[in-house]
Amino acid sequence: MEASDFDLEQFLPFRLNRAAEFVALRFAAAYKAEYGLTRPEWRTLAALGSCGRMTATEVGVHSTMHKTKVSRAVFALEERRWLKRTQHEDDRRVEHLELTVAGAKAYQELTKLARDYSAELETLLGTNGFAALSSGLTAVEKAMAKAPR
Amino acid sequence: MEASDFDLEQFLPFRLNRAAEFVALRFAAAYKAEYGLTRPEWRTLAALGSCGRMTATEVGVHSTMHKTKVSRAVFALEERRWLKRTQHEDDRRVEHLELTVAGAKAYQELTKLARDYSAELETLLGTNGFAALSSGLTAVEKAMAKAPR
DNA sequence: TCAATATGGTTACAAATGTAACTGTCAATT
DNA sequence: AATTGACAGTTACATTTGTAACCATATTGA
Repeated sequence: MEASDFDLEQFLPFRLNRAAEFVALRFAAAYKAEYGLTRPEWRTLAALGSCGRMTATEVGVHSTMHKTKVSRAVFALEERRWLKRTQHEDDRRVEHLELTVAGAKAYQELTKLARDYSAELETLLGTNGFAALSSGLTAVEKAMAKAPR
Repeated sequence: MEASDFDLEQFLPFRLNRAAEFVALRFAAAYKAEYGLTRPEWRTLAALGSCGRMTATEVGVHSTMHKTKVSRAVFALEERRWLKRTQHEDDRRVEHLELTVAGAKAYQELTKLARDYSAELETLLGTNGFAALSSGLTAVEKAMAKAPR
């Protein structure tokens, strides 16, 4: 038997992780340097900006962030007056989260950057590469939806 | 002007990151639970197992890990007697890293798991999805190679 | 109606991580 | 050679993160 026909370079988890880090890097630099946001904060802002009013749990599920991360991000965004909480009418454990006007404005600016970066990525990867990646990710997302967790 | 035509669900960095985490999860559970390895440790083991003798810096470049992560992982693997260091002949700053027999054996076992998981992923994503993802990742890797960092 | 149990969210503490400063070595320049 | 700057790797410290315990509220069902 041969030593091993395993090649790390071909191993999907490895490749995915490396690619994700690379792709996240440049954009992260923008929201960190320009807006002083951490990644969980940006993700929370984006979730709320894109989906509207949500609970903390929903944000966590949506972005696959641990609930403590969400909790801290929410706190930080609230301090900055970019987010406000309102109590659920029927269930006092739950809080609805919503962007303030200032938060929505920040979100608009960030999305502008995000769109620019998307375009940049598309040229960087080539139209075909971009499309392939996108459809591959769709497959993963489908798998996620039905996976046993 | 409309509120925003930005959709987080379409944003590549977001999708990539979420997918990477999902895909890494199940396999991580295996090497954590079964072997008590951290992710940097597994990655270092895999790099050495797959590439043979390397320096710590090379491991870091290869797997895009911070050098302190590598340093700690190397220390941990060495303690476990899965890895040994040897001094470079000409340059005493550099250390060559190599798996011990026990380390190589562990690597073999882990790669067995990895291959099984790869196969599982392929069925989970479907042949087409798997291929698309793979070619998309290749595009990212090409971009990484020439990117300004 | 009153346990027992589950859930949303926070917090205390421990573990993992990155930044920056450090040690030791090498290479280039004087 | 002595000086300067660069580089491999480690370590101290501060920040970030996850785990587990927690509080408050809600739901179940005996």
